[in-house]
Amino acid sequence: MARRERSGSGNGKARAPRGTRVEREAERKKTILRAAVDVFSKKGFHGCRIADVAREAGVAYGLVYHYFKDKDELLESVFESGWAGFLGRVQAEIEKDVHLAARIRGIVHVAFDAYRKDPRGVKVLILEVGRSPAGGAVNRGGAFTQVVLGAAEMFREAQRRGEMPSQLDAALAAVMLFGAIEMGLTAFVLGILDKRDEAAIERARDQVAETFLSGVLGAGQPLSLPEAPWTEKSGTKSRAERQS
Amino acid sequence: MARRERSGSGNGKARAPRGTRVEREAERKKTILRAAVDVFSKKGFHGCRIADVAREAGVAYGLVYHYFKDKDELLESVFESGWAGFLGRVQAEIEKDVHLAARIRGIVHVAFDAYRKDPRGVKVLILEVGRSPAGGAVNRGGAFTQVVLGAAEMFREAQRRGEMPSQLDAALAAVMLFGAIEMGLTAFVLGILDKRDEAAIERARDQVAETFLSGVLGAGQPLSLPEAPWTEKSGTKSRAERQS
Amino acid sequence: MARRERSGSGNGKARAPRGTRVEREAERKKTILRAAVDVFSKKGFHGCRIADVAREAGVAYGLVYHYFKDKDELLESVFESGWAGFLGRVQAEIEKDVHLAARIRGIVHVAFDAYRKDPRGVKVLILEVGRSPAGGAVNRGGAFTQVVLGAAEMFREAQRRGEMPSQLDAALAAVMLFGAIEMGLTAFVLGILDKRDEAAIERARDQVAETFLSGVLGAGQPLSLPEAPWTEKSGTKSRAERQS
Amino acid sequence: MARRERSGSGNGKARAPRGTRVEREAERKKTILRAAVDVFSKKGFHGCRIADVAREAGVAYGLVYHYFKDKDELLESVFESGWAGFLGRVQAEIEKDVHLAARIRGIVHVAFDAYRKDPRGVKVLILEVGRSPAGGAVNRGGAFTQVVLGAAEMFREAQRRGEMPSQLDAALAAVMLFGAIEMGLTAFVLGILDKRDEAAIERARDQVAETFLSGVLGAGQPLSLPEAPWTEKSGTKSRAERQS
DNA sequence: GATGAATGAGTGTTCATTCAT
DNA sequence: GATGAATGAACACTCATTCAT
Repeated sequence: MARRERSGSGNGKARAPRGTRVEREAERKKTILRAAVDVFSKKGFHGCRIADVAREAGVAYGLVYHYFKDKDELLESVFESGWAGFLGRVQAEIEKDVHLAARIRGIVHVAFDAYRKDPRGVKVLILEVGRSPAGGAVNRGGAFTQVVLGAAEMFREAQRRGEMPSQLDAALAAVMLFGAIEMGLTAFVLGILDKRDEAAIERARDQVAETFLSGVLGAGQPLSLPEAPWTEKSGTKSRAERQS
Repeated sequence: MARRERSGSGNGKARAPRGTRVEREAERKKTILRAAVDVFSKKGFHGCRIADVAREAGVAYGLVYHYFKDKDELLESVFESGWAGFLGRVQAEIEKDVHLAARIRGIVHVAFDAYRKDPRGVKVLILEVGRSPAGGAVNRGGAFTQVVLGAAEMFREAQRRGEMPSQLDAALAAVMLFGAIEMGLTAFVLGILDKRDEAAIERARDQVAETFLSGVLGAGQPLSLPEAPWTEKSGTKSRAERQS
Repeated sequence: MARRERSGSGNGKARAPRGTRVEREAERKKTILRAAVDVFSKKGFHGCRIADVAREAGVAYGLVYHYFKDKDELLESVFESGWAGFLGRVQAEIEKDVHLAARIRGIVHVAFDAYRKDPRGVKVLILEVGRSPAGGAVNRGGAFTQVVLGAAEMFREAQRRGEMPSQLDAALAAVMLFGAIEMGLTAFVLGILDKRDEAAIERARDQVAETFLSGVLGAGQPLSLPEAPWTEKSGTKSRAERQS
Repeated sequence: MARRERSGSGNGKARAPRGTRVEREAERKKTILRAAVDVFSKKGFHGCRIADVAREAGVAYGLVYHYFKDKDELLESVFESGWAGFLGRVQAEIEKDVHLAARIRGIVHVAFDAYRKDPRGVKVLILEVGRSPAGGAVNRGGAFTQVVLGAAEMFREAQRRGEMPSQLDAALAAVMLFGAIEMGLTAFVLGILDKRDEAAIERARDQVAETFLSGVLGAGQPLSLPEAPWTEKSGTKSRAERQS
C-alpha cells in the first residue's frame, strides 16, 4: 500500500533484473508465507519451527523476522492471506441479492473451489483455525464468527422474505451450514473420501449444498416420519424442566 | 494385603469404596485425568504443561509420571476416557435396529447430552481431537474414522431398506451428520449460541436432528427450487468451466 | 558378628523356618549387595537405578533404603564387601615374610583368583573403582592407595634385603605391579583375551608375575640393548635440573 | 559476503586469523571443547552438566547445542580430540621400523609427554575412558582395543625377528605395556607420586620403559630365582587339568 | 537487506529419597 | 520389616528471538 517508488538513482552498476526492491520484497514475503502454509499443513502450527519455514522458503533463518514480528504474526498473516480471502468471498456470496438457495450454493461452491485450488491451505485452516484456545495467536475466531453471524443474518432475512420456514433458528442454520461444509472437506483431508478424485469433490460439493438446502427449506414440512418426538415435546418439556 | 473390611454401617445404599490401596490409586489416576481434561480445555494440548496438570490435580509433579508414561500417553488417556466412551455410545445408537430417523436422533442426542454433562470434555474433544497433524499423540483419527465409516454403513443399510433415497452418497451423509453436530456444539463453545441456556441447547439438538433428517430424507424430492443448476448440470458444466 | 540369638519365645504359631530374624536380615542384605554388584557390572554405577537393584534382588523398592542409607552407601558397601576382602588378601601377601618373588607371585595369584571366582565383581572394581572424581562416593582411593603404599614399602624392604636392585623407585615398582595386574585383567574384561578360557587366565597370571619379576629383578643389569638413551642421560639430566 | 579484508599491517610474522566468521566459529568450538575437558576432569562425565561446560567456556547455554548435537557427542568429541591424537601418535611409534626396544621407549615417551603437556586431558582419559559400560557414549573401547591389538602385532613381529623371546604371549605383553603406562600415570593422578616434580615424571617414564623392557626381553632367561613354581608346572599342569 | 551465530527461558523427563500403610 | 506410592529437585534439550556482521 505504502508504495515507495525509488527508481534507479543513477546506480549504473549491477541492478537487480526484474522488479523494484519493493516488489522483490513483497515477493519474498509471499514466498515465506507460502512456505509457512506448507509447513503448517504438514506439522501444524505448534509442531513447526521457524527454522522449518525458513528452510522450506529457502531463505535465511533470521530473514523471517524481517518480515514478521514473531511466530504469531506469521500465523496471523497466514490466516489473513488465506482465510480472509476465503471469508471475503463467502461474505460476497452472502450479500448477493438472490434467492437463498442460490446464495447457499454459492457459499458451498466458494469453499470447495478453495479446496480444489489449495488443499494445503484449506487443510491448515481446517486443522488449525479456531483450535487455538490459548487465544492470542490465531484470532480467527473473530473473523469466522463474523461470517457466521453474517450468514445468520442472511437466513433471518430469507425467513422474512419467506424463502425459508421460520421455525429453524437462523443462527443454528448458519452454524450447520459451515459444519456441513467443514466436515465435507474434512472427509477429504482425513482420507475418508478420495481427495484425488476430482469428480468426487464436485459430487460432494453439490450434495452438501442440496442436502443442506433440502433440510433447511423442508424444515417446515415435517415429513411424516415414524415418531419425531422432540419436534413438539422437547421444547415444552425442557422449558418445564428448566425450573431446577 | 492389608484388607480393611469396613462393612456398611447400616448404610444400605452406596458404600464408600475408599480404603483399599488399589481403589485409591484408581481414584488418583482419575483425578489426574480429570485435571488434564480441565487444563487441556483451558489451554489446549500444546499450551499445557505437566506442571499445570499436577497443580490442578493437587498432586506432586512426578506423580503424573507414575501413572502415565509421558505427556502423549496422558493425552491419549484423556481421549480414550472421554472420546472412547462417547464413540461407544454413538456406535450403540448406530447399531440399534430401528428406523434411520430414530438412529439419527439417537446419535444427536448422545452428542448433545455429552455436552450437557461435560462441556469441558467436549470442548477438548472438539478443539483438539483430530487436529494433531503431528500424528502420534492423538490417535483419535482412527477411532473417529471408524465411527464415521460405521455411520456410512448405517446410511447404506437404510438405503437398501428404502428408508432413505439412494442418491445421496452414504459416506458423505455420515460426514455431514457429524459436521452438523460438531458445528452445532461449536456454536456453544465459541459463544455464538448461549451455552448457559439449557433450553437453547435442547432446541439446537432437536433442530440439528430434524433439519439433517429433513435434508437427507428429502434428498430425493428436489423441491421446486428456483434454479438448482448443479443437481444435473454440475458435473458437465464445471468440467467445461475448468478451461480457465 | 553381633549375633543376637532370640530363639522362639513361646510363639507357638507360625515361625519363620530357617534362621533367626537377624540372620534372615543379613541374608537380605547380602542379596541386595549381590544384586548391586550385578547391576553395577552391567550398567556402571551412574547408569543404574535403585529400582534396578531392587528388581534384580527381587525385593521391594523401598527395602533397599532399609539396609542402606543411600545410593552412595550402597556403592561403598559393594566395595567394602568386595574390594576390602581383596585388598586384605593382598595385604596379607605383602606382609608375608618370604622372598620378594614369592610375595609378588602371591599378590598376582590373589588378583587372578579373585577374577576367576567373581568376574562380575572384579569388573565392577576395575571399571568403577577410582573413577569417581566427584569424590564422595567411592572412597576407594584411600584403601587402594594404602595398599599401593604398602606394596611400595615391601619393595623398599626388599631393596634393603638385597632381593632387588635399588635403582628402581619402590613406589613406581608398586604402581607398575598393580598396573600390570589391572591391565592383565582388563584384557579379559574388554575381550582382548578370551575370558572363557580358564587356561588362558592361568597363563596370563603366570606370565604377568614372571615378566614383572624379570623386569624388576633384572633392572640392575641393563641388558645390552641397542641404544638405551634415557637410562643415563635423562635420569642424570633431570636430577641435575631438579635444583630449580 | 561482507568480506572484510584486513591484510596484515606490516605484521610479518603471525597473523591473527581472527576475523573470518568461519575461523571464529572453529575457535568457539575449540573453546567449548577445552571447557568440556576441564569440567570433565573435575567432575567426571556423569557429574558434569552442560551448564557447567557453558559457564566454563563463557558462552551461552544453548550455544553448546549449536556445536554439538548432545552431551554424548560432546563427550565423543572430547575423546576424539584428545584420545585420537594420542592413539595416533602411539600407533606411529608402533609402526616405526626400528628395534622393539626403541619402539617401546617411543610409546612410553609419547604417553608421558602427553601427560606433561596436558595433565587434565590425560586425567580425563584415564579416569573416564573405557569406563563407560553403558556403551554408546565413549566408544573409546574400539580405538583403544585397536591400538592394543596393534601393539600385540608389534610384539609378534619382534618375536619373529628374534628381538624378543617367544615365550611371552604377544597380546599379554601389549596389555601389560599399557597397564604399566596407565598405572604409572595414575600414580601421579592419584597423588602417589608428586605431579609437580617434573624430574619425577621423567624418571618414572624411563623406569617404566626400562623395567618393562627388562621384563619382556629377559623373559627367556628365568633368572635363578628362589622357587619359580609356576614357570614350568602351572602351564603344563593347567593344560592337563583343562580336560574337565 | 540478508545471514546465521548467540542467547536463555521454558519444559519434559528422570530418579533418589521419603513416608504412609 | 516390607511395600510401592508420593515427592520434587535436577538436568538435558528445544526453539523463539535477538544481534553483530
